[in-house]
Amino acid sequence: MWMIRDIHMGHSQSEKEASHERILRIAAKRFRELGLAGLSVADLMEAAGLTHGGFYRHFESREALVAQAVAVALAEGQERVGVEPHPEAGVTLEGLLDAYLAEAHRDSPGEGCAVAALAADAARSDAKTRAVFTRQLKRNLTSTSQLLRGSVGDTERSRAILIWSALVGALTLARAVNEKRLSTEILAAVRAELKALGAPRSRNSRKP
Amino acid sequence: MWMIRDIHMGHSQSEKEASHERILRIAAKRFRELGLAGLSVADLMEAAGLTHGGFYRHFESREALVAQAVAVALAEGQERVGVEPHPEAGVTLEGLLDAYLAEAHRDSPGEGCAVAALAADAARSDAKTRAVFTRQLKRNLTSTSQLLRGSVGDTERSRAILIWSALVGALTLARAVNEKRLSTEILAAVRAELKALGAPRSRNSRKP
DNA sequence: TGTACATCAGTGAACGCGCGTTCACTGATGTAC
DNA sequence: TGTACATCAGTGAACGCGCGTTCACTGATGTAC
Repeated sequence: MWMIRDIHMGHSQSEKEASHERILRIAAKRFRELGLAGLSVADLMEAAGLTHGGFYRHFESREALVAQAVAVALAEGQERVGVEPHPEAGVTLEGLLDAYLAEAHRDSPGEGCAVAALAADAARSDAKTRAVFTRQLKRNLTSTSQLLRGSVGDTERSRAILIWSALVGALTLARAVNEKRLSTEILAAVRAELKALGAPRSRNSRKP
Repeated sequence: MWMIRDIHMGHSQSEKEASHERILRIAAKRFRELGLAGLSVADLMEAAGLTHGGFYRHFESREALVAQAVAVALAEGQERVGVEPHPEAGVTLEGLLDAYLAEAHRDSPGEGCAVAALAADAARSDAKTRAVFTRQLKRNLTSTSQLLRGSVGDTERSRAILIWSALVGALTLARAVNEKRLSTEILAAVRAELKALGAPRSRNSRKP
């Protein structure tokens, strides 16, 4: 455990790195659940098993944390929901719709899409946070455009924007609404309508 | 100014009523702009030309204000955007789309639709606030269903849910995004897509 | 391998501040006679 | 109409509290020789 560690500096670099990652991941989850104003530095550090004083060994300020945590949340949410059309994963529009507009997704915002969970907060955030948000949305639009035809065209892009607006809106409304029945109806209706929309022009369908 | 005022109580009832309305309307506007956590009691009262101490002559608590102000915001937003199909106003789906997905609407959330502005906050609010929100959304869905065919059917309702999800999502995303070009593109794309969707089955179109 | 020293992740008390809320007070409003 | 009294909208100081941030301190980690 010595001899090979000849890089630089003192103390437990690996432990610090682990703490840093832990803090960021907890923040990314809790911000999606509580909103960007809903999580205090003290609560965050406690959740990470540390005391609040140590926070500033990791981040310059709370604002800096927010920007980084939003980036992590956007990346995590993308993985979870399977937006990226990985060639090996073979994502289809139908798969995206089913995963995104699922009750499980509605009920676990902390692990879900950050574009939906943080859109309203992003609108009121600083330039850096909004920029990270914008980049992710663009990535989603491009991916979904490609899903619609294989190459990016004007019609596909416009359609992709409709789809993402509907996805974000439906998930947000389904979460806001007080009645389980209506909430589920919203998810199901938008799923069905978007599928009907995609069907006549889809080329990714595996059904004959 | 005496003699006819024989109802009851002391002090300036009419002035209190005016203050009460002023406070509520300012809160309804600022909550839409800043989110439900973004406006303090002191700031609100100052904006109303009063001092913070007087707040509790009007509301039991900040929480009570939020519930009432959200209700006012929902009502105001509905008027502004013209959701209700008043027979005399002759609202059409196209009119709704143009008004709702306008840059002017995007740029003035304080006077705009509260369903979009407060959906994320509503999801994290108490039962009363969520109930008011839900009632408004249901009203919007019913109105838009009727707009689609004149009578409420299953297909129309499903389509209305898609439309409202897309409207709320598009407006939220257009506000969150950092680039004017993309923001405007989102509004225009969803407007066009929803119009194309409505066109082949619309009966409210005035064009021959 | 062993010893002396520097580094710095994490601790916990303390800071100034703004928050929601309370309260003794004021003075104009409305009422009783 | 005039006078005495009760009400209560609005004021502004004060409350306890949690916030983001700072700082002197600790002790394990890693380095130098």
